[in-house]
Formats: sequence, C-alpha cells, structure tokens
Amino acid sequence: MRAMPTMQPASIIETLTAKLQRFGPVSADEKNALSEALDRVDEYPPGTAFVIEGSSPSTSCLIAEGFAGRVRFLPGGERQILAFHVAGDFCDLHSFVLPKMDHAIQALTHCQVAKFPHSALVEISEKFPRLSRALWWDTAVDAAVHREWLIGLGRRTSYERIAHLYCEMFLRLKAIGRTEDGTFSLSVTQEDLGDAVGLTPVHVNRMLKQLREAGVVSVIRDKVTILSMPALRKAARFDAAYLAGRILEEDL
Amino acid sequence: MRAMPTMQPASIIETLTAKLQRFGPVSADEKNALSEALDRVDEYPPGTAFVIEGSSPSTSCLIAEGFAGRVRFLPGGERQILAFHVAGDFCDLHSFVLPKMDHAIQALTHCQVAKFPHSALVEISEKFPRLSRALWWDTAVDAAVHREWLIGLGRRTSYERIAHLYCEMFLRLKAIGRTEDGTFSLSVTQEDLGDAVGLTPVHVNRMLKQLREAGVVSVIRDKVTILSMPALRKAARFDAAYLAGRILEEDL
DNA sequence: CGCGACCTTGACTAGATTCAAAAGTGGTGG
DNA sequence: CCACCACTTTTGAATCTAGTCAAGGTCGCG
Repeated sequence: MRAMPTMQPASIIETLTAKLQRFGPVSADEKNALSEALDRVDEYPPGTAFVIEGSSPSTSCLIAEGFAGRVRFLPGGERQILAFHVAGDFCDLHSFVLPKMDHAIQALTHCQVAKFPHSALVEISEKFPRLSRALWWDTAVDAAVHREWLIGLGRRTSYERIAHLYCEMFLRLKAIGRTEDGTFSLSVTQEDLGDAVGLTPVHVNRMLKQLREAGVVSVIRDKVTILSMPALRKAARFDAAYLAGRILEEDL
Repeated sequence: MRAMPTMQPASIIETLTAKLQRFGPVSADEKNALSEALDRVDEYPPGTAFVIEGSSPSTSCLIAEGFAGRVRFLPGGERQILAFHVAGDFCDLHSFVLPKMDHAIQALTHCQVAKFPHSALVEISEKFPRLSRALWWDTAVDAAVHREWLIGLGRRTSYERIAHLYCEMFLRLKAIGRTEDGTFSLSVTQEDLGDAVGLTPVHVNRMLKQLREAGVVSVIRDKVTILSMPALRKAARFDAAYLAGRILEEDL
C-alpha cells in the first residue's frame, strides 16, 4: 500500500463545513465549534471493524480518507451491507442520538477516521441550533439513501441494482474529486457487491458480464470505468434526486 | 366505517411526550412547547396520499389515529412501501430537515393526522436543544427500521419476510394498545404486503398459506392472530433490538 | 342480484442460487 | 526468483425460488 499523507484536521473541517453548507449557512463560530469538536484522527487497515455492532459509541466517526461500509449479519451468517461511505461522510452520526449500534462499520480500504466526541456534539447542539439541524440533516440524507436501496432490493432487477450502485458511487466519488473522467476505484470484491445488492457473488459476476458486453461499464480489478453514463443511468432507472445532499448540483 | 371520536390535542401531546421520554426526560416547558407547536388535526379517508412525493412540506405529520404507509413508485409503475406508521408515529419528521419528499405518504385506513409547522419546530430547536435531539432521535429510529427492512429484502427468504413484518407490526401495535391477546388488525391487501416485502401478491398468498398450515399465524380478512409468538419469531429470525424506540421494554 | 375488489390455486416460465471446477492475481517465504 | 497458497473471478450445469398467466371463488356493497 502506498503511503498516505495524514489528512490535516483543518482540511477535514473545511470539507465538512463545505458539505454542511448544502443544508444552510455555517458561521465562523459554528465552523470553529466543529474544529474544537474534532478530537483526533485514527487510521485503520482494510477489514477493520472500527465500530462494533451492539456497542454504545461515545464518539461519532467522519471518514477523512478511504472507503467504509455499514454491515450487519443474520444469525445464519448471511451478511447485508447497508451503506457505503466515502471521504467526507459521517458514518455513524446517528449513534449520537441512538443508544446502541444496530450494525458494525468496517473499513473496506485503508481509512483515516476523524472522531467527534458526543459530549462535544451535545455542546454544539446547545449553542448552535442551526448547526445541530445541519447534522440532523446529514443523518436524514443517509436515511434517504437507505430508502433508495430499499427500492432497489425490493423492486429493481439484479441488473438494475448493480448499475444503480455504480451510478451512485460514481456521482458520490465525483463530488469529492475521486474520479478521473469516467473511471473510479471501488476496492470491493464481487462478494461485497453481492452483499450490498442482495445477490450471490456468482450472480453479481454474471450481471457484470452483461454490463460489460452491453458496453456500459468496464471493470478491471478495482477500477470501474463508465463507458456510457446515459446508458448506465437508463439501465439503472437512476434518478439522482435522493443524493441531493451527497453530490454536485450539476450532476442532479 | 364506524364513527371515530376525534383525538384531543392534549391527549396527542401526552402520547408524544410519553414516547419521547424513551430518549430522555421531557420538562413541562418542553411539553408545553410541543402543545403550542401542534397546529391542527386533519382527517383523511383510506387511500389518500396526504403528503406528495416531490413536495416541500411546511409541516410535519404525526399520526394520531390510523395506519399510514410511505410509498414510492418506479418509472415502470412498480411500487415499494418503505415503512408503515401507526398512531403515535411521526411519518415525515425528516421533511423538517430535508428539502423535498423523496416519497409519498398514504393513509391506509382512515387517519387523524396532527400537523406541526416547521416554523414551530425551528423555534423548539432554538429554545429546547434536548427536545430537538429527542425529535432527531425519532427520525434515527425510523432509519434503524429502514435498515432492518434492508436486511429483510436483501437477505431474508420470502417466508421470513412476511413473518418478520407480522412480528414488527404486532409488537408496535401492542405498544400502543392496539392488540387483543395475539390478535391485531392490519387493513392492507396482500398486494400492499407484497409491495412492502418485495414480493408479488400471488407469492405473498402462498407464504401466508404456509404460515397458516404451520400453525404460526391465522389471517381472517384484516384480523391477524399470532398463534405462537415463539414460532413466529423463529420463523422470522426476529431480533427486536432495532425497535427499541417503538416498542415496550418487556417485549424486547 | 350482480359487480368489483380481493383472495386462492394450479401450471408454466424466468430469474437467481447452488454446486463444482478451472483460471487468474497477489503476496509470502524458502 | 520462483513455487506455493489463499483469495477472487469466471463459467457451466442442475436445482430451486419466485414470478407470470390464467381461472375460479369469496366477500361486501350498491
């Protein structure tokens, strides 16, 4: 793994405030409060479950760099991936108001994770109601993504689901400057993909083949290249509205 | 339809504060603020979509009486039910922080709906940060239910999904006193059920037959009777933890 | 009484899983 | 440096689950 420069807290806060401004204005005082709320930045190698199911975290995690997933297991061992999170995302901000984690959070690549103690978030919510609403908004956008995934699992074909996931990840990664033309890196196995879209790895592979043969996307190891965005959107029946809080205006 | 006495605002607020106390204490001032935030109570006959997809509501809705669903349609006409809401539930509190509804809300039975203007909620969030966090918590519990449904659609068998839905609805209705022994009323068609659990109505019917023949539940018109809760829980691989905010302690 | 909405069932089809095997990829240590 | 190993990808064949199509039955209501 190539060396990764540690993200500076200042730049993390910069990115975070830029994002929260999609909800509403963020004052200098509020920005400062966020800065002070950032306790530390931890690093995790890929595979680490850095938030455990059933735990009661006393901090919330913001991904500064890397790629993480929310995962849950059924008694029988089946796994469901509930969401993917990229740099700039809070991945368990809801644990600030929910007493127990109903799922784990796992680093899928090497991750840098900024920690915000709940005690500091309480202070923010006491002093800066508008900023508090902005954080609430962030968790509401996560819920909107959950709903879109519900529609996918409930009513989209397997082909559409894979296409939809690629659409979503492309636009989210583009918004944070992690794409080059139509290419982005998605370091997950086909088994991970299957656990996200409710399919077996074998069937994911077949649908990938179909997407490849239709000339829509090309996947080479972890590099995904979208050959035709209109074709991909159509294949996925994709409507970006639900991602308003996570992507660029012009991509909506 | 038999006449339904209109719920008194005072008793609605009583029920709401009781629920929010699961998150933390609610002071007399806070309770009073909630009372003043309740603008009016509207009634809707079954089938009414009283919140429209794509709209930007200026109020949030609390179900005072009845049964409602969150629904979304795909371009092809497929429908997915994203959540069910019973008396005492906010069904679109997230619209307070999210600019646009990504789904509609539909009355499934006759509903009485209490309306809280967003302007009043802004005031609450400015003056009562703790109460504001309690409302945030309520939306976070909704998100936890979304996640449980994601697991169902992604990884549970069709048989388990139906059993799981009955488990969830039974415990939620029991918590608000809408059950008699093991019986509750669920006024939805098998098609609605299918749109909630990602199946065709025909297949829902078959799974219902299996549940019946296994002696687990009996369904007569809208009356669902759970013949063996342990068997139902087992069939659903049900773990109530995610419902902590919606059900009684002793049912966890 | 007859109509429409919903439920129920059977026969057939399509989509996804399971099982199995082979080939590719990257990392490790001798 | 290369042989080996674990993991992942790819493909085929058989099986099973859920969907589709179609017909009859039940219930409540005008």
